Amino acid sequence: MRPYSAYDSDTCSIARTLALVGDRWTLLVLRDVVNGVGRFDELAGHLGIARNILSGRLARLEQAGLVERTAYREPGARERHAYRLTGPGRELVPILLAFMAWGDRHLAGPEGPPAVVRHADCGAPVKISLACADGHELGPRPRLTVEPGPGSRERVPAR
Amino acid sequence: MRPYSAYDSDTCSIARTLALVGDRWTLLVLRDVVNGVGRFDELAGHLGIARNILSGRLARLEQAGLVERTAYREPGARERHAYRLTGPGRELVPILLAFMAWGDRHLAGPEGPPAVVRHADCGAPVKISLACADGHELGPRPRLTVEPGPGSRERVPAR
DNA sequence: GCTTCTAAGTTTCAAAAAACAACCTAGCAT
DNA sequence: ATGCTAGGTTGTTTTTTGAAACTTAGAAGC
Repeated sequence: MRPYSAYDSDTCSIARTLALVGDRWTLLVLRDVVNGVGRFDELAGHLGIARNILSGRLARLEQAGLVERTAYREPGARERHAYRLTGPGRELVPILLAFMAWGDRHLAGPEGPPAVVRHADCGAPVKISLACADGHELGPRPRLTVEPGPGSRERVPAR
Repeated sequence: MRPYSAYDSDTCSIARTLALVGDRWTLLVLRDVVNGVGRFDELAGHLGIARNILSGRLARLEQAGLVERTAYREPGARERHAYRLTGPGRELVPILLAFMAWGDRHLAGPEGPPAVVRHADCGAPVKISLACADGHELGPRPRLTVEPGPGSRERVPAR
């Protein structure tokens, strides 16, 4: 018996996304790339990740279209490559901010959060929040229901 | 050289949160618990996770205060245990919804998302979104800046 | 009273995956 | 020729994961 087919690992959006970025390093790599750490050696040094692992993760992210490798050349220097987020990659930022928000609330030291994210256009801090389509703002512990959506493989009950 | 100390793995809120729930199974376990799958054998069967691994994950989550084990007894039956989210655990829901939103947008089949989350009080679908403190709604690819916060260990630059 | 059943794990041990260190390579710049 | 950057390769170690047997406790059947 496999109930809740909307959450089977082959259809669930959470499971699918985790299969792509849900290992020990990928989200940290993306965090650094978001932050402008784009060169291979910079990433390897900053993260303390083995170079072959980093190489593999970057290749997977590039293949999935989340990052792109761009060549650039500063005048008088030879060509370099940097990784940066693509559009779909930038859409992962809310995931990172959701992790950050939880960690700030529950794992930060008494001095406060180790980093602050601001809206580049206005300088105000950024919050991640849930809201329903009717406009109700949902608090940090919202009351939710989940049901199968159109892409669910839930079987029609046998008649 | 270790720049960007707000993102070193020992202080960064993202890294700390990932250290707690960032392995292959934990977020899927939490997803199921959120969804009311609370009994050990139910979880093991639904996820296809080895029982010892599940046992370890649940123990870690319980110790971290994200889930609690509650005993209950249906009339005429013997005592059972179920896991359910604590308050801090429920605050992880935005992380799950952020994964879900990205997967719905980028990995769902043509029929649409496999599941839909609604506000239990009003029935409207729930969206996760970024907004800055000045009230600007930020789109899916917001322009952001990151800077060290009060809990940062960033050293004053030596010079 | 003895046996059996089920839930909820625990233990043991083997297999697979991930991670790491160290060295190797290719291209370009000087 | 030499050195730097960005990786790739190789061999080993560590960590995770898994399958299956075992445990424990209460309930139920005989």
